[in-house]
Amino acid sequence: MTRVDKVDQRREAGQRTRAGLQAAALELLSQRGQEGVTLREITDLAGANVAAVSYHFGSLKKLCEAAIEHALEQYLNAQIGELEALPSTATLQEVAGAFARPMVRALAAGGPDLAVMRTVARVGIEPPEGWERLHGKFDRTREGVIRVLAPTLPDVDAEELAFRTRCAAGMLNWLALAPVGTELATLPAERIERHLVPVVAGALRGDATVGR
Amino acid sequence: MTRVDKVDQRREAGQRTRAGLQAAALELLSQRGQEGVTLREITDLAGANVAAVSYHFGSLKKLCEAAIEHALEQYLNAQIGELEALPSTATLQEVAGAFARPMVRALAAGGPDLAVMRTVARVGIEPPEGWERLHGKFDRTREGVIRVLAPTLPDVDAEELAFRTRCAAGMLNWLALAPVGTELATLPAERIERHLVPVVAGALRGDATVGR
DNA sequence: CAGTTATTCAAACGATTGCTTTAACTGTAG
DNA sequence: CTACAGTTAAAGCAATCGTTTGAATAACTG
Repeated sequence: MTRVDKVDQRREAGQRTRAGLQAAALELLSQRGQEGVTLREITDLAGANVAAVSYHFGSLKKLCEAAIEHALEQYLNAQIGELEALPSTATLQEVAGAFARPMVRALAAGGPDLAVMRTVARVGIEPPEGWERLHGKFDRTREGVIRVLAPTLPDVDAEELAFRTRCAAGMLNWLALAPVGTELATLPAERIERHLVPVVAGALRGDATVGR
Repeated sequence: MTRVDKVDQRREAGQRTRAGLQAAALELLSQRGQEGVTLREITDLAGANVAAVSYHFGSLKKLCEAAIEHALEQYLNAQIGELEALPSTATLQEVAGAFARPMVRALAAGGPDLAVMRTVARVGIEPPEGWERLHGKFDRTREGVIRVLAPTLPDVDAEELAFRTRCAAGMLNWLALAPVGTELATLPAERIERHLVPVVAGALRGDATVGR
């Protein structure tokens, strides 16, 4: 052990409380939303002192912003990763699978992963004022989805496809927040996916049957 | 004007502030949810005195409960009305249309009607504790939906159908809360319905295509 | 007229609860 | 000894919240 190691240990301890605060904030944000969390709840859950928030983040608001921003990054990266892994010949069900998979995984995993998805979903129902930047990030990912999706649904025009994509995304977000998702979460990931993919794909394809 | 008329006028005025308080509460509940509303916000919006809440409802909590309960009744009645108006030979798209119509109408109408739907949707993402009774009402309506739906989708088993119904309901609720719904709301009701029905029907039918 | 009833109102109450800051305390390094 | 990175308990201090009170109004009742 050199002397530098001990300094590093202290620095790492600092980063650990910092990360703990952020994780605790995320968990509570996912349950109660931005307006429903209090400083003391977060510090209690993180096992840290109230002053640690000022020290590491400056204020409660900045801590929440950091936590939300980080969650959104995680989600978007997962989503983009799934899309880029698709072959260019992907079928509708494969695209729907890639689209739903981050949520499916989070539901099955629970814990911090699910907290990420719940928080992202909450951002999605926040009125746009003050959230323009984050909502913009959603938009850009949706464009990527539509690009991959369009070839599998040549009969659906672009505007319609955009709308259906938002509906499908809304459906997934709903699962993150509503009790039905909690029930789903008791199943293993593959079974969740087997249930979900046909529904997502069906919503994207639409139903054009006339008569029975 | 008899003497009784004047008494009635006073009584009616009382009922008017009562109704105004409930409407104001509903509007704010639809925006911020149960934990986000304050007594003074409600009374300011209603143009009433703070004490009027105690006088007419007993407490803020009871006022909120009354507003939420009333909203839920309105929603369920609309939903049930649509279902009962369906012919027994209804197609999938007709059932999907009936399922979606209360939300479509509310989106197009805006104002108090939309506040009703938003509030109901918020109840739907509330954790079940303390809301068992209201969540139970949802369940009973869903059973009615499934009964009507089942004949149009003979290939989908009951459990799967229940799941898809919840997904479809979640999608509609998402539209009530998210910005995408606000965009939709600029269109007239028929156009909203034309966009929405194929998506709802598609989600219910599911997609079973293999390959492209 | 005196008394009752239904409603509204301004004001104050009492209390919680919140975020942030401060100043003191660790242990390590130069 | 000084500087630093991190942590802490305590206090500051203000905002806000739900509820109650007691008076005021105005119409009816006996």
